[in-house]
Amino acid sequence: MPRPGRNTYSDQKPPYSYISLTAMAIQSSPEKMLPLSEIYKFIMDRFPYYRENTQRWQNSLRHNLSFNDCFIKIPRRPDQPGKGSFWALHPSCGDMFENGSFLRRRKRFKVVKSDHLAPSKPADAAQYLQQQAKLRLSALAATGTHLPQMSTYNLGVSQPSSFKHPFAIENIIAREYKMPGGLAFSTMQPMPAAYPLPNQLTTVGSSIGTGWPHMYGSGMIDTATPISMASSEYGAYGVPIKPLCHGGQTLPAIPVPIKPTPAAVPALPALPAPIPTILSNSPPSLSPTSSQTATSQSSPATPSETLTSPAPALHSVAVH
DNA sequence: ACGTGTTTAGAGGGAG
DNA sequence: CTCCCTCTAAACACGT
Repeated sequence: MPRPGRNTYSDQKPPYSYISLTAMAIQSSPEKMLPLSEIYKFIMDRFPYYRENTQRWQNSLRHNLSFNDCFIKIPRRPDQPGKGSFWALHPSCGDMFENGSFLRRRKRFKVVKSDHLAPSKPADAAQYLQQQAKLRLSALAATGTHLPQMSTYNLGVSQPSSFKHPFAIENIIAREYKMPGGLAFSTMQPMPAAYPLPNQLTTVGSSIGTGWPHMYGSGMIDTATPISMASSEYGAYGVPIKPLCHGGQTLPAIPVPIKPTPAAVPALPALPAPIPTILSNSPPSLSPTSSQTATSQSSPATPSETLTSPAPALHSVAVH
């Protein structure tokens, strides 16, 4: 494949799949859920390539949203007019990508339906997210403040030593939230020349990450992603403080399970058990963005503790 | 009408 | 070579 000059990279197709791009968009939002239009916006804002042929890729993207179990649909609240639902990542989807890389999934994410204990069904996951959002809101209402800031997230336990793939969503997104110290990964492996490490861009490239070939720099983060997120969700080394698919919701909607899962027809009175924050790797204890870190961080002494603490592993598994 | 969401089908490529 | 994943196209239904 011919390598165009540096200047033309921005027009190149990013090396991410639509699933990755969608996951990035969702993950970038404070609520961890976005309407379709915002997902479009996110992608177009950051990847100039996708400002063209919108019909084509948007169709594909919608296909992915519907087809893949890793995305769950969360309806809007009645008081939140607008088209379409919110889309979120399934709480167990963090294991999809090899080594955290968003280049290609290791396996297709598939919800196991036989498990009756864990909220593996998309509907259950949606309800879980709903509860998270509710709790988040009540916590915010109680404190009267915004999301907990850096200090409460206990950076010390965020295990900066664990390797995050250069294409991991954390790195990709974190590019937009410059770390005060401009720290780079000490354990980072060399990047392919064509796609420099986002963190290098924030440090070496300094200005708005224009060195990121296919991506546009910061300042483009839309209204769905307030700057406060920079300090609240990404710690030193660009390691996200919050895990994928979890926490930080500010209640965009009161989600109700709606994914047409046959088994989901009988309404759930309540989640049998909270969904743990296992999102980065299968063994929670080995997770780079460890669940322990995440749980304590995302809900410091708030009602959500009751949801995030003791929890059996979600038995949704990437199968095929 | 348009945006959104679902579903089916097929081509292409990478990994094992 | 086969399996799996991804991408693309298309048709259709539904809601605003």
